[in-house]
Amino acid sequence: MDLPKTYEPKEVEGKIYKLWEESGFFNPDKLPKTHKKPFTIVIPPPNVTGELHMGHALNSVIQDTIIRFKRMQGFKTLWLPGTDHAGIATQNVVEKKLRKEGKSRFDLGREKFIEEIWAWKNKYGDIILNQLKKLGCSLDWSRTRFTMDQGYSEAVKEAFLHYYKKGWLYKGKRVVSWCPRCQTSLSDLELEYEEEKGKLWYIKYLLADDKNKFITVATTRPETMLGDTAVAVNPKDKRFKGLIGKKLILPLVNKEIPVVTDDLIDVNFGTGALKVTPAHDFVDYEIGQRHKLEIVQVIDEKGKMINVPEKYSGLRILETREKVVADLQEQGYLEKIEEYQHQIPKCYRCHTTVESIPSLQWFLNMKELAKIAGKPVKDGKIKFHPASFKKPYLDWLSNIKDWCVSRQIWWGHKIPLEGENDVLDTWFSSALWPFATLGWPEKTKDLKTFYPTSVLTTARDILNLWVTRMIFSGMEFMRKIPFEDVIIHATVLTRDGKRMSKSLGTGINPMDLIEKYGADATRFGLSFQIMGGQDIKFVEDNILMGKKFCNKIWNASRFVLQKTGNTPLLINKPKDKDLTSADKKILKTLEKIVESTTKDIKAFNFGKAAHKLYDFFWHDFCDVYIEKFKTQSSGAKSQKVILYTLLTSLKLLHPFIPFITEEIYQQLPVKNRKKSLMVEKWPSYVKTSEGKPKS
RNA sequence: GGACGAUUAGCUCAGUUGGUAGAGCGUCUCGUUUACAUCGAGAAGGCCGCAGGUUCGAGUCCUGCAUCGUCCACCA
Repeated sequence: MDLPKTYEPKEVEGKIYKLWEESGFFNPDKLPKTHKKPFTIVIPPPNVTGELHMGHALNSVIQDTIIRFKRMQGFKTLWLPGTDHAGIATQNVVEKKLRKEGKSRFDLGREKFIEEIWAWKNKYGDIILNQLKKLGCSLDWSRTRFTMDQGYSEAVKEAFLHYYKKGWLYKGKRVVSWCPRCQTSLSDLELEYEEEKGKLWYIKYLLADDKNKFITVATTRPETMLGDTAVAVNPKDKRFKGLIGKKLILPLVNKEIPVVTDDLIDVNFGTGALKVTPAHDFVDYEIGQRHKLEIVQVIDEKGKMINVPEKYSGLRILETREKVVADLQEQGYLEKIEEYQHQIPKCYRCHTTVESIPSLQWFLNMKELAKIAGKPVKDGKIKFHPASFKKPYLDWLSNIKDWCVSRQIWWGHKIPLEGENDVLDTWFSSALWPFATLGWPEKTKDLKTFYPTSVLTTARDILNLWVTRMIFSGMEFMRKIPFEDVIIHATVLTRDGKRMSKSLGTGINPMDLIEKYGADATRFGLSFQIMGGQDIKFVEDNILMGKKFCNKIWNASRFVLQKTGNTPLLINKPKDKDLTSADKKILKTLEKIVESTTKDIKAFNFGKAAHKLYDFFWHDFCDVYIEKFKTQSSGAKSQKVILYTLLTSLKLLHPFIPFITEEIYQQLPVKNRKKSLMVEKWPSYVKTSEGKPKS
């Protein structure tokens, strides 16, 4: 019956996780029959690009806490695991690996390269799932999914064809963001803007019929002037009044282009005149469409010049820029150069400067889908936590563009139409996650039982990338919201408030923390810091605190076990009369902590719950009650009280620190002990009246 | 350029509807009391970012400013 003097997480965690798996309770179908009402969370599938980081750990801890809480409350809980193929991202890491071996994906060829990625996926997919086990996550492994497993591919196909038949998917040549390194189109959301020092070049365009007059345009991309097909000014701008409709001579190319007007032109920027390159800029493209301007593509998919005077043909962008500037200077067209700081779009995966080029791509019309995605949020059927995310969510939808869903990479779902070689944006499949994982498009029992899911927890930065798309997909294909509550959790930052990044070496590996402090300590330390959506500047102090707390729980339990011996005791609340005043007090305080913990977890206030539990256990129970128990115990009655208080505390703590609570539970002398603390009944409390008057 | 959030003890953070500032870690003092030295008892340490305003009273409400962060945006 004696517990070892100190708690050794390493010895306990593996053993306990095995016990849980063998109990079958991770699987809702194997829970006791009393668990009837379904409660579902589908894990945000980690990318198979690599190992889990602190963000994943935080997210998983939140989900496991909720699931364990709900399971103890008697729900038929399903927490479904899985991983995401993560198109461009995974392709890139595998390409990087190949590059180290001196190879490129083109050396291997498409088929071999994809085999290579599958090998990577198998390796890292397994690592990820094992890491989740180390964290103590109570996921139903029998339902593990991958966004490219067979059934899932069927779902993607079905969804694509559904939109296609509806006429919402269309193919068109549009200016898209293009990564010349990844050789693929990117959606707006896949761009990252970086501040860069650049220059603003002022170039003179002479009037065709009067070489003494000219318009000066300002540009940060002089090389694109080779593809100019107009100059645009604001219709209200008096400076250009007599010039509208006239022709200008495009320098270096020597071709006539018109002066047009457009409301988009900012009178105050540069010279008030914009050189219009419809092929290589979104705004210019729009202006071009309005004025039916010619689209001259001068930059190709590899970032080289085409359709330009011979001396520039085939050059790279930056080389061309130098040459063009030099030539303009020499020929007297360059008026001046200014220093200029601006935001440059970069590929979010490889950080190459992204080009805008016209390209034939598949687009999903967002007009109706944006409305569909907005409605349940507006109506309050889907709630964001914190609620402040509702506004930016709806704002973004009101200004949305059609979604470019095709990608020119090799790793992903092929477009399910004859003669199409491209693959789909990775988010096209992620969008189906809450129901495709449950078997859709088949009408499975799981789908019927577990959809809609209950809670989604996710990081802030994929709110638009992912959450929006799951909502409209859920509404479109299932006619029901995919989840009710969206928890947008904190970003885990470094101590200095910077983003954790593997490449910068500022990342902390959650597995190292588990190794050093134990899984429970790591979990509790994280939970302790979850205050609303407030970002977390990670410090190890909290994990250390978690470790000390576990030790405290362990030793308090040792004490209780020593005092209560081997006699099986009731687990019901002691109702004896003549309890000591300390007995009465701890039972009263316990009742309060049961109530507050229940309420705090329900409201997703994990940090608050953790703080209160810590204070209760350490101070009320250990410092005060146990000390009094040593001198004022009333024998058997007090023994019941101390055992009951410990057992109830373990139940309350279990969602946060599952391993140690289970280990102790397994040794407690209680009647009718369940196979696992996981399925012990969550403590109930007598509801107190709200809003007590202040004294 | 817009939106949102942050600014409280050396560090990381709590502070519910306005009523004399709290925790963990760190520091200092004392303590080998029948669970725990990963402990116990106690202490030091804060003009609660700045400037105004409302109020009997403001860390808490209002206005402005500063710094930092995140997201969004077609200023070439």
